Amino acid sequence: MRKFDDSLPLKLLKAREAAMSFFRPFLQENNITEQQWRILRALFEHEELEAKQLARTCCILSPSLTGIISRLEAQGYIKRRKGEDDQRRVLLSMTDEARAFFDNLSPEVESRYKQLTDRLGQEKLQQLHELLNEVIELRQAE
Amino acid sequence: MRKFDDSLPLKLLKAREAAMSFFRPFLQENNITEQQWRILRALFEHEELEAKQLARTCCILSPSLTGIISRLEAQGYIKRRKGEDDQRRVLLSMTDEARAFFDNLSPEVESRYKQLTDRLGQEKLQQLHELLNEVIELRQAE
DNA sequence: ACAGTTTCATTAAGATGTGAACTAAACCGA
DNA sequence: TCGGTTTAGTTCACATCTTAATGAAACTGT
Repeated sequence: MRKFDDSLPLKLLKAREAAMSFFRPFLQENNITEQQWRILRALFEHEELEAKQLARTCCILSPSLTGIISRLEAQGYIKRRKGEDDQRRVLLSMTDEARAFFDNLSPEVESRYKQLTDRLGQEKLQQLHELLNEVIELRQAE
Repeated sequence: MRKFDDSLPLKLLKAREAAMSFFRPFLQENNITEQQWRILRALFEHEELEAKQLARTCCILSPSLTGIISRLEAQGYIKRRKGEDDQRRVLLSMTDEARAFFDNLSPEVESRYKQLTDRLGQEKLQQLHELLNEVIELRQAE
């Protein structure tokens, strides 16, 4: 039987931890969690998103998202409004305060991302992205 | 600036979710969590491990491990004893009951692992492992 | 031998992950 | 138009993650 360390899911987890080790200390210094930062990143790019889209984009389940959004809203970083057409939907966007906060942190995050990718090298980074895309497409619909 | 979807940490997370989608339903049917299964796998291979080693092997932080071990112990799946030499250390091993449970589930898990790797292909799987190893070695000591 | 330091495991507190149940709104066929 | 069904989001209960603090045991230099 294959050895424990050959487990692909475990290796993906460890690789992710290694990648996050470049960011975690900085995010922590600025009192923001990994998930909150993901949310802000997504809303920075998309202006306004439905909760469901945001959850899929950030790979966060709906019940978790509800809590995260509530806390970000309490901090004054997120605005929520109901869909006019469909009253079930919740539309989310950043506040100006959140945008300022994001603009302030973003350069250092990008700098650390560059450190990470430089050490891996452009070619390997590209290969890795392609392979990960293939794995992602294997996802089993439940 | 790079796009959100180009984020390596996020992609690693999504790839991991995709990989786990092959196992999650089965583990759930058998009332065991992903982390508990990781612990059992590690103890199946190593007979007896210190808590710290087990945590590192399974990529689980100590405080989480304490809880997981407690629950597994309450289920009769894990034995814990103090190190004779060093009283601080906790030595962990599977019970016979856990071994039987593991032997019972293992074939189906292996079968699903084979489905996953077959779809990706041997060559790409190998490439991916190597690239992930390189990322893992980039881990920043904190 | 002893005070200071380090190490291991645990506890505490808050945030997130996970599956099931629930509510409200929209949909849909007879 | 009505009742059954689906969908979006939330709530609940419990497990796990994350950082800081704690307690006990071992180490370290003097």
